[in-house]
Amino acid sequence: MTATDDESDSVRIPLNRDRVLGAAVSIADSDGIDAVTMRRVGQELGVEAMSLYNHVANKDDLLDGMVETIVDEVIEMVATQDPPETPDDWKRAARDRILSAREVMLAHPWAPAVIETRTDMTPELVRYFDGLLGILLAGGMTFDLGHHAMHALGSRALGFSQRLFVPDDAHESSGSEVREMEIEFPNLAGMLTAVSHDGGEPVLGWCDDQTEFTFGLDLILDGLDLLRAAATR
Amino acid sequence: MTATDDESDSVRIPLNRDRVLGAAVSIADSDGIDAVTMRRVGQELGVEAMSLYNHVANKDDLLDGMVETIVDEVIEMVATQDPPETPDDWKRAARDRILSAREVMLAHPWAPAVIETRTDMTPELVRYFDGLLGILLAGGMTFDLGHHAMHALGSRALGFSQRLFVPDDAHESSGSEVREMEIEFPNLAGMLTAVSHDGGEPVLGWCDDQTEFTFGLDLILDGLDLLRAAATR
DNA sequence: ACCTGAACACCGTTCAAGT
DNA sequence: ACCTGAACACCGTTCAAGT
Repeated sequence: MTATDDESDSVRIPLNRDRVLGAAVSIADSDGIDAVTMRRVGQELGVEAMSLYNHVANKDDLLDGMVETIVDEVIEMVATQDPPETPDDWKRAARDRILSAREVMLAHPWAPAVIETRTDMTPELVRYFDGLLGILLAGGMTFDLGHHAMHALGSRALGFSQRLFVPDDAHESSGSEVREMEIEFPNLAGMLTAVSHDGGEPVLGWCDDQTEFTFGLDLILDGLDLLRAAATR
Repeated sequence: MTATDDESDSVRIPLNRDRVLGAAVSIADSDGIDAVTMRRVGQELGVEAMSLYNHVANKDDLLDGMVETIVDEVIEMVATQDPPETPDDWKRAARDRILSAREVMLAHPWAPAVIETRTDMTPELVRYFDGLLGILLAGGMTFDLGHHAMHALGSRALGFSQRLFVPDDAHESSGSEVREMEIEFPNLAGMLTAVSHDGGEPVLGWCDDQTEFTFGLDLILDGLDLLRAAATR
């Protein structure tokens, strides 16, 4: 073995799976998931697209790996958090975990959609859910209630929920459009004018995502806590 | 105008937007959303792919139209249902509406994923949400609570929720794998053995989707009802 | 063992040409 | 006004060939 064979001395860093996944994640972060093509990932690494196939099986495997990377980030972030100290502390612990996951998802806006398309659970995903379920069980939930709880949380467990009211930024609502909306959609029109007093403009898309996320999360956690208390009492 | 110019007498049905959307929906229903390509839709209609551009602006517009079609189906189904008779009846009415939407989504399994990718609200989607919000308001919710409620329901309002525990049908869990899982994922392993007594096998994917959906839905509706009652009391 | 170049079978979409 | 054929710029992926 010569000095030039030593990896640490070599100038060109050898390609490996992690570097491929890292490049893909960074492209998705900056340019969106559609920009993640095999050719583009290769280009980012100074290599032809075909070389990637030595480190990932195919595009699907690349996407699996990207999810893996993001969930690892969540797991690492969550590892430092306090476990529930008493059974009654379960809600706080679950809430902290889920809000941390949400922070990671906000940093990788493409991740939720990709996670949803994955047909297989990655081991990292299973590990995260196992930890969250552990908190529910520590709160005194039965296996059965814990199971229902995981389903009820759904994707909220990972810090995201699909928002159907998407902001329509380009849409400036003129006076006549508002009038028109009042006739066709009276309830939404009323809601928009009633709730938009606090600094926002009367358009769809004015909602505070963080507020709405925690409202929905607490609604579910509070409901689960009632069921838990009823069963353990 | 001659007899052959008359549309009703003509043997070849003229192409139009609705026929294009109908063909696309039927392809997606039978072969999945990935099978919906411009060439395939054209083929189904006995026409070249390029002809479709006379009736839809592009692929994105085609997908918008497909969503339009499915949401119309929901709206039609929901039109026959009883509105809430008393304020206290709001929960029943909302529940019925959402479970009807769910039936439509189950008939078009590709629809939820496509709906989530749409950036703009279609008018049909707005109409559906306006109707649902109307039920909440009829129950005596404030605009503010109604607004939170719509967000808390999220995609459940349209009858679907993203299931993160996807069934892994191909995965037969051998004895050694179960043993391995018990070490790495003790909580999930415990849950699976505890809850799977009722006829199912101890694998991910044994869950009754309908049961879990209604559990989560009722959890949210019950929580909202408490908030509503507290505010109107 | 890893990387490359050329090629293949697909996409969505354009454009000039037909009727 | 509507449809077509050929073409273009992209995809993911294969395969034989290089080192």
